[in-house]
Amino acid sequence: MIRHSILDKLPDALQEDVLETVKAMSLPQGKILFRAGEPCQGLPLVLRGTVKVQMTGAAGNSIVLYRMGKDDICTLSIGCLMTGYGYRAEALVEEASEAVMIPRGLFDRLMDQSAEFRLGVMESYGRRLDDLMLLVEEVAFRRMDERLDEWLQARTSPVLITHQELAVELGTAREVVSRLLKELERKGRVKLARGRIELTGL
Amino acid sequence: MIRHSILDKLPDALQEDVLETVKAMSLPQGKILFRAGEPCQGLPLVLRGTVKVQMTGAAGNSIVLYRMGKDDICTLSIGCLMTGYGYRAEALVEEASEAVMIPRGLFDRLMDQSAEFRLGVMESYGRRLDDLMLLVEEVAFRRMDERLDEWLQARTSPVLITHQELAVELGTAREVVSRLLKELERKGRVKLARGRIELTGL
DNA sequence: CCGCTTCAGTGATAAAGTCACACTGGACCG
DNA sequence: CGGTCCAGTGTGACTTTATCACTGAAGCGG
Repeated sequence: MIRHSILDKLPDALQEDVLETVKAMSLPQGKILFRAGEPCQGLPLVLRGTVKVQMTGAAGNSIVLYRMGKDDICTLSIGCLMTGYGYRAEALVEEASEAVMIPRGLFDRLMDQSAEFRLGVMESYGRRLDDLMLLVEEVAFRRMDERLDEWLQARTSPVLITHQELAVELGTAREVVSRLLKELERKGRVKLARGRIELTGL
Repeated sequence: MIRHSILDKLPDALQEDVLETVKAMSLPQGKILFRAGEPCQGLPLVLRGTVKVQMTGAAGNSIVLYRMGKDDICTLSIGCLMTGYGYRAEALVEEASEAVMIPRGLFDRLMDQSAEFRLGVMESYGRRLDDLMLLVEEVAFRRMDERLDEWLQARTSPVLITHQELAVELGTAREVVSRLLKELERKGRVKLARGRIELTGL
């Protein structure tokens, strides 16, 4: 069953067109949707689940750039599609997902014939750009302890994550996360266990 | 005279449409095209000159996100146009420029009626996204001395810039730039003067 | 030439990143 | 069921970067 907010708004003729062309893909957790350097096959639409997009530096350290969820569009792919250059980041399925791949030809047709589709794509682009600008500012200027705090506040206890994974979320080194967390534990703000952070209120 | 690569490709009817609607703006060096928080009036097309887009953190430190030059589109504006939220960054005219502002209605019409225009917009978006992803990686993982080196290598001696401006280019503090430059001078790689860096080979 | 403003240099200290290595909880295996 | 292994974690030592506070120097306008 293919349902995606951007497809729902299409006129019936185009919707049929889409349904004939694309096939839904099941993406198990851990699956890599694309890797850095790979060419782009089409525009993925996420039907359900979440996919994280991350980038790896020369020294092997990674940072999560943003996430895609239900009804999202992998806008990043459009650029690759247009220019023919490979992806610069990689996409990892976080929660088991379903997606469809819109090939180049169909994408052009949709852009041509549906103002709603165009709007959806533009909005998605705007959001990504915004996300990335915010991220640049965070990484360039904000203190790590603040960012860690914020990250923790935004979820519910207990958080099941390793220090290494958390380091990738924040774009820092594992040791830095370990030390900051230990400090928080000394202050009584969290309780640490292997792969698990319990938020013990204030 | 209004000439912009993305307009040149339009069919004659639309070109006339554009010429009737927009007026070229002269942007003197130092002029601020938009500030953070301001709402977006339309899509600026840069006809000539260069405009830098930068962002300022809470503590007052800034970083240059990217530049726009001749035939560029201020893609960032589209997102603001769509969502109605204000700009997150500010745009500063670096070299005296000329630009035209495409209002919302005309933008929609162009997107609707010209595949070339759409292609131009998509390409521009792709490039910005790419720029920003690269920047995130740089800021998050690369060493400042390397980045400074690279930045210097990419231009011709003498470079006329203050340490403060250079710090904004790299997204760091003025003192850091001063120290790194002094170090380079000790190594004989540059010669420093007020507002001026001479690259002495090697 | 004087006084002001902008630019640059630098010490002290704190935060963050890197490197190296020790320890440990738990899974798996014989 | 104890032993082995390994991902995950803790930590010391050191380097790099950021921040704060201040000094001095260059250039400009009068």
